[in-house]
Order: sequence, then structure tokens, then C-alpha cells
Amino acid sequence: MEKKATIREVAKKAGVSVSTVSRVLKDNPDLYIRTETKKRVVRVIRELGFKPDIRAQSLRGVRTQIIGLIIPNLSPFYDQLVWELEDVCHSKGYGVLICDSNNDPERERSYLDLLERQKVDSVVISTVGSNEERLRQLIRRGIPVILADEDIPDLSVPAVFARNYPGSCQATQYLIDLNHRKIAYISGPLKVLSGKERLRGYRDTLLKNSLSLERKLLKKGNYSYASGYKAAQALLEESKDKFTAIFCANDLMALGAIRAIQDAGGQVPEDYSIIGFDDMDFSSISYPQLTTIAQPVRKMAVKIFEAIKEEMRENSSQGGKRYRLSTRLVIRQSCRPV
Amino acid sequence: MEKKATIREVAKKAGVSVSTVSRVLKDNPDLYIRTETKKRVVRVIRELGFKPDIRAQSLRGVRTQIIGLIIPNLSPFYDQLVWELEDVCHSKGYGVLICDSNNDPERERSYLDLLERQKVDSVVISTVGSNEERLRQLIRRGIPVILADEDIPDLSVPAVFARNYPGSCQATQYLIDLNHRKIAYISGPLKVLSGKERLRGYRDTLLKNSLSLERKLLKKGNYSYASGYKAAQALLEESKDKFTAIFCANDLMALGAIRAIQDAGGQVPEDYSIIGFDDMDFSSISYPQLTTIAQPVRKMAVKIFEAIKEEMRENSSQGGKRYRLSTRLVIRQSCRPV
DNA sequence: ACGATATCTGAAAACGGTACCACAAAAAAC
DNA sequence: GTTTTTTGTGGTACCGTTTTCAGATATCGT
Repeated sequence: MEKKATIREVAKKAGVSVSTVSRVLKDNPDLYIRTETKKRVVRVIRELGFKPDIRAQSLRGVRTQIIGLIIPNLSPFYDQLVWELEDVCHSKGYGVLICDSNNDPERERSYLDLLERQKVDSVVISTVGSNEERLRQLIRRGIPVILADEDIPDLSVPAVFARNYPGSCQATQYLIDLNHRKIAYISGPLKVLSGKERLRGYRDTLLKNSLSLERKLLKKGNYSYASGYKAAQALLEESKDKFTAIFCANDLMALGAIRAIQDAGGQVPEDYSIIGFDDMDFSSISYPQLTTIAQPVRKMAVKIFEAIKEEMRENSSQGGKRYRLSTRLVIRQSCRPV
Repeated sequence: MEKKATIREVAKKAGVSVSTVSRVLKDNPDLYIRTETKKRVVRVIRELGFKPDIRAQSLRGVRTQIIGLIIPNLSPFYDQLVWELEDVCHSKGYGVLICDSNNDPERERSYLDLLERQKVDSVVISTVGSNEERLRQLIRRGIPVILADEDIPDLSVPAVFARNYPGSCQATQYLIDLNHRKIAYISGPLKVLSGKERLRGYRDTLLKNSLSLERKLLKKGNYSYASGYKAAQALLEESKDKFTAIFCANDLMALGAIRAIQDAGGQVPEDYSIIGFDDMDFSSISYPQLTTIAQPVRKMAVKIFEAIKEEMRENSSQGGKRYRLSTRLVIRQSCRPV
């Protein structure tokens, strides 16, 4: 086994004290080091391939450079978020510890424990609920928490999400502008924020355009492909000619709905226009290519990281600041005028 | 700010020494503790919500309970692998630090540095190459390395991958058994192991069945949807009636090929049979549903974790043991007899 | 030439745990 | 009734860093 490459080894080999090595490590001009000494130390560091142990550093208060990310499931949206966040974190020298709570509060809690024990610099969470008290404790213990996509209203921590409501309004309005008057809606789960907001956007926009809200045209889904398929199937059976478009609360369900229509002998967009929400990768290669509302995933990742950095600065809590990022209508081929 | 909840706090509040607290923490019957004392300590631990700091523990040689996973890109296959591995690791109390090297050796190296500094218990890597020496160094320094999906022949560490070659043979043979005689192939990148092996399987199987290898029917792709589309397009233009089936080295390209055929007015599987490789999630909801070779992703994750545990046991290196996991033919709707 | 200030460096105390060693009390062996 | 062994507990060095604190030179203004 190779020599350990500790700061002491470096110090010995360079003939200086560990303090000196530590000083060249942090490269701060306030800490006077003779350039000659510095060069020597740097050389030895390179020779030995010495990299300071972050655990040891963090024991002395230096940050761990790890952030923990807890997501509730592996949907395309969260999947994208994970990688975008991973990318911006890495570019700043941070690592990301990923946790999929699988919609289970118990599992979420166990991840929270793991992350606390690892002393991550911050936990970013899209919570499934029931762990509010635990989150507060984390914060009291000095680990900043950032809420992503899912809100906890009375928790005073920064939160970032997409503007689901305006996005949903925009989708609905787009359909209306295309002269659709009977627009069905396949919702997401109504316990989650995005599910609620998107439904509200649909409702309000119909009303604003003096269109009536048909109970029969509203189906509940759970963001899965299968639930979209089933909902569309039901729609087709129960209200075949009572609608000309479907707004699906996410792309996966939209794909399911399209398939249901095709399986029933229909055509998209000839017979029914379909619009989704998310703009996942596959939406641009589906057939027909899906018109949808794009979530600003990259921007969310960037904003989350900014919030983390801000929150980590001593004495500077942003309180319950909410960052809301705008969505964008992506017009492709699954909608057309009636 | 809340009290720190350190082992010393616990000791004080329970009226015992830190050693005693440490002892109840590890719950080892060889360390005699009066049950009464133990109860008291456990109670205080619970009251304070004390969780031992893994960084501090690891400084004394205890493992960090983190494994680092470096993948070369975000293809569906690696994406699946990430989450499967995350799942098995979490069930054993381990966290996963994810790293996407984006096919960049430089970036891969920077991740290697990060992981070493974090003193992860093991790094699982699907390398893009050029960092062999750095990997050796990691190993010498006591961090076990596990190779996943991508091999480095002369590196004496355990490696796990899918049996790409037999899988590829099976796919080709399946097409032949369906009476296809002119089978085109859209390859993956030929620098990566899977790309090489799959091509070899295709070749050998054609030869074994006394079929000739047509240079024109072999197109090079790079595992992307677009490259599959383009390759199929070229095939259609250059050799329209010279083939009846395409074997694509992965599902994403297969989807691209199908779309190319459809865009050219053709039908799958009526005009051309298509078979893919991977069995990514979307392959079961594409149209037509894709017949493909499923990679044993879950099994790979489990095997990887086993290899990690084995490798972490002192004095017990498995050397360059190769674990090869079998693929499985998943018959859906994109192939049919000529 | 003198003290004051600026420049450079080392010793040692943390950080939050673990584990070795010592020792006391109780139980077992003779 | 000793001696030995088993049980139960505390003291403290140590892991690899950072960070005072203080000491040693060198530079400078007057």
C-alpha cells in the first residue's frame, strides 16, 4: 500500500511544518509565505499527489462540498432536474448525493438521517410530506434546506419552482386560441403542488374565456403513462364527440393519451389535439411530436444552487423566499385548429 | 442554534463517559455494558436526536458509507443503472455520489479527485479511458475500484457487465429464425466495449448461418436517436430493397430508425423488422413496441454492490474477476417473419 | 541605532468520533 | 479465602486537517 499522502507526509518531505503546508493549500495572500518555500511545498504536493481530506477539513468547520438531493420519484422531470443540478454543482466543485424517496415519507426520513450524518452542506428536497419537523431540526442544526418543486408553506426556507399556474393557463389558452371549445383535462395527483396548480390554471382559463367546466371531461391521473392511457380511454368511451382536445398535466400521460386515441383508431392531431406539460426528452421524438409546456429545469438547477450558496453564507438567511421560474410553450405537432 | 448533539453532549447528559456512549452506539455484545446503563444512554441519544458524524467516524478508519458512481453519459441505460444502484445502496445504508463525466477524460479525472478527497468507500466507474494510472493510484491508496460496463483489460479489479456478445448473437439469430436473410446493422461507437461486442455478435452470427456480410448494410451510429435516424435513412436510400430487417445496437437508435422508416412511408414491422438492445423504459411504449435485448440492469447493480462489499473486506481482493450477466430477449411488436 | 511594523514559520489545541489501556467490581475457580 | 477471570466503565491518544498564538527575522521610519 502506497504512503498515505497526508499533510504530514508533505510537510516532512518538504521540510516545513504542517501549518505551512496548510497555508500554501489555501493560497491566501494574507498568509505570508516565502515564494521559495511555497514553490517547494507545491512541488512536493504534486509529487505525492496529495489531496486534502475533505472529511478532516470539514471537522474543522470547512464545508463538505456535498449537497444532498431528495426527489420523490424517477419521473422524467425529476430525472432531468437531478442531472442539471449535478452539472451545475460539479462545475462549482460540489458533489451530489442522490436520494429517491419513492414517495415514501419513511424512506425520505431515512435519507434525511443519512444526509445529516454525512454533514452535507445543504439538502435540496422535493418532499412527499410528513417530515416537516425533521426538516426544521435539520435547519436548527445548521444544514440549510432548499425546497424544490414542492412547497411547505410555513417553512421559512427558500424554495424554487416552475410557474405551474401560468404555464397551465398558457397551455389552455393555446388550445382555445386554436378554436377548441371542448377541452378535456387529465390531471396529475392532486396532493402535489404541481398537480393542484396545473388544474387551477386549466379551470381558471376556461372560465376566463366563458367556457363551461364539464365534470365529465376531467379525469384524474397520476402522471404515469398508464394513467394517461386509461383516462383517455375513458374519455373516448364516455364522451367521444364531446371534446376536441386534451390537456394532459404531464407529457408522460400525454403520450399515454395519444396511444389510447391511436389504439381506438383515432388520429392526433387530426381528431384530437393533445398538449402536455414538462417537455421531457422523449416528447420531441414521439409521434406526433408533442406540443407542450417546457419546464425551466436548467434555470431551476441554477437557481437552486444560487439559493444554496446564499443560504450557506453565515447570518444570511433568505427566509422563506420563493423563486418562481417561467415556463415556455413549445409548439410541435400534436395540436391543430379545429 | 440548537445544541450540537455530539457524543460528548450525550455522555454528559447520561452521566457516562464518551467511551460508553461509543460502545452502545456500536451495539457489539463483546463490549460489556450494563443493560441499565445502555437503556439510559439510548434514551438520551433519542432525546437529543443524536446521530454520529460519519466524517469523524471515518477519520478513525470507519467507512464513509458513500460510494461514487461515474458514468460517461446520460443514456437511458446508464440512467437506469444509476437508480438501480442507488436503490440497492440505500437499502444497505450507503449513499451514492453521482458523476457524469460526459465522455470527457478530463472531467472524469476531476471526479476521481473529488471522490478521493471525499474518501468514498469505493468508486464504480464506466470509464471513457485515459485515466488508468489515476485509477491504479486510487487502488494503491485503498479505494477499491469496480469497473462497470466498460473494461480495462489489464487492471486487476472486479468488473461487471452484461454479456453483450451472446445478447447480440441472440438478437441476430432471432431475426434469422424469422427468415430474414438480409439484415442491416446500425452500430454503436466502436471504441466502447458494448459497441465492439455487439458488432462482433452480429458478424459472427451471420457467418455462423452462412450469410454474407454486406458492407453496405453496416452503418455506424453513436447510440443517439439522431444517429439511428440518419443511419436508417442512408440505408433506405442506398439499399432500399437489399434488406428486410435492422438490428440496432441500442434502443434509442432503433427508435430513430423506426421513425426514419415511417417518415419514408414505410411500416414497422410490415416492411422492415427492427430489433434493439437495452430495453429502456420507453421501448415498451413506443409505436410499435420495440422488440429488444434487455440488459440485466438490476442484477448488475446488485452484483456491483456485492463486489464492493467483497472488495472492502480487508485482505480480500477479488483480483480481476469478471462478472458477466446474461441478457434476455424481449419479444414485442417490431419484428415479424418475412 | 532603535523600536515599530511587516513578513514568515512552527507548536499545539481544537473538531467529533474510536479504540486501546487501565482499573474496579463482581463472579468463578481453586 | 485467595487467585483468576469476567464484566463494566473511564481516560486519553489519535485520525487529518485548520487555526489561533506566539516567536523569529527582516524592513523601515526617524
